[in-house]
Amino acid sequence: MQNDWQPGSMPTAVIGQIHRVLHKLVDQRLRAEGLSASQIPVLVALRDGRKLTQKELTAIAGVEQPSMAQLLGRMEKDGLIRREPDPQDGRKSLISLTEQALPLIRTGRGVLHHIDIEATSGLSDADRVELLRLLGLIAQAVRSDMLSLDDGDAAQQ
Amino acid sequence: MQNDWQPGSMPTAVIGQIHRVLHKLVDQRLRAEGLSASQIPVLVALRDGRKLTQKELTAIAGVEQPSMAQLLGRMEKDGLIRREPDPQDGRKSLISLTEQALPLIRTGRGVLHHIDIEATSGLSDADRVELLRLLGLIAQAVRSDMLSLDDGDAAQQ
DNA sequence: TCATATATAATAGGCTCCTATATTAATCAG
DNA sequence: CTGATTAATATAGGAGCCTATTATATATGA
Repeated sequence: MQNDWQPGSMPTAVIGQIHRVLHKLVDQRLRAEGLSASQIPVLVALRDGRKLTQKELTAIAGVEQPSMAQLLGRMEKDGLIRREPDPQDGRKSLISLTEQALPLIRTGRGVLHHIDIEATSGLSDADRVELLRLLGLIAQAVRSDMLSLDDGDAAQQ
Repeated sequence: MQNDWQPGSMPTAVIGQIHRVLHKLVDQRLRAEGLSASQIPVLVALRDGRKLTQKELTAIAGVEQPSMAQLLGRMEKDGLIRREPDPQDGRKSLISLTEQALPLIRTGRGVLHHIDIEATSGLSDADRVELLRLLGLIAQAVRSDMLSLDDGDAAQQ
C-alpha cells in the first residue's frame, strides 16, 4: 500500500536532485580554476578592498557561523584571505582578500554565470521569470516554516 | 565595474538557496524521528523485504558509490539494515532492512510529503505543473552538460 | 566597581557528499 | 588453466554543512 513513491512529482525532491547535479558541475568547473563554490560569495563580498567581519560574511553567505569559520580557515591556509584584529572591538577580526585572490573574483562569477546560462538554455525569457516567481513562493513558504520552529534567534534576519 | 552581482536573479543560485533551507528543515524533522534525509531512498527501495546490492542502491539514490558505502555503514551500525553475502556472486552483498527499520519507511515518507505540501502551499495546481516542467528543462540541460564532460561512465544511466 | 549578560569567534564532533585508490571476486583470452 | 581485464566494494582523505559547546571580549546594571 502507498506504492506511489514518485519523487519526480515532488518539487522539493526535484530541486534537491537538480541541486546535486548542478553543484557537481559547478565544483568541477571551479576546481579547474582553483576555486570552490562556497568561496564565491566571500570573494564577491570582499571585492574592492572591503573588510568585513566573520559575522557579516556569515549572513551574506547564508550559512551558520562555524561553517564560515571553517571556510575562512581553508581560504586563509590557501592564501586567499587575510584576518586582522579590529582595533575597535577585540572580539572581531576584519577579513580581506589577498592580491592572489583578486583575479579569481571575475573568474568565479564568470563560471557561475556561464553555468546559469547553460542550465536555463531551454527556457524562454518568460519561463525564467515564471521560474523565479515560483521558486520565490517556495522560498517564502520554507522560510516561514523554519522561523516558526526557531527560538527567535533567526527572527532578526 | 560589473557590480551587478545578483544571485537572486540566477535560477541556479536560487535553487541552491532553497535546497539548503529545505534540507535543513527536512533534517530537523527527520532527526526528531531518528532518521536522516539520505536514508529515505534506501528505506523505500528496500521495502517489502527487497534485497538489493550496494550498486543498485547507489543508482537509485543517485550518489557515488563511496557515499552509499558510508551511508550503509552508518545504517548498519544503527541497526537499520543488514548485509548478507550473495551466494551467486562473492563480490556482491545483498542489503535488506531490519525489523527495526520497517515502521520508519512510512514515517520518513510522511515527513517528506508533508514538507513538500507545506513548501508548495503558495502554488496553485497549475503552478506546480509549470514548476515541474521548468525544473525538468533545467535538469535536462544540466545532465547533458555533465555527460559531455564525463568519460562515458555515466552515459549508461 | 564587579558580577552578569551578550556578542564574536573558535572548537568538537557528526553527516553527506565527493575524487582517487586499493582490494577482492568473477570473467575472459589465449 | 593462468594472466589480464572487469566488476563490486572498501578505504583514504577532504570539502562543506550542521548542532552544541567553549573561550574571550565587550557591555550592562546593581
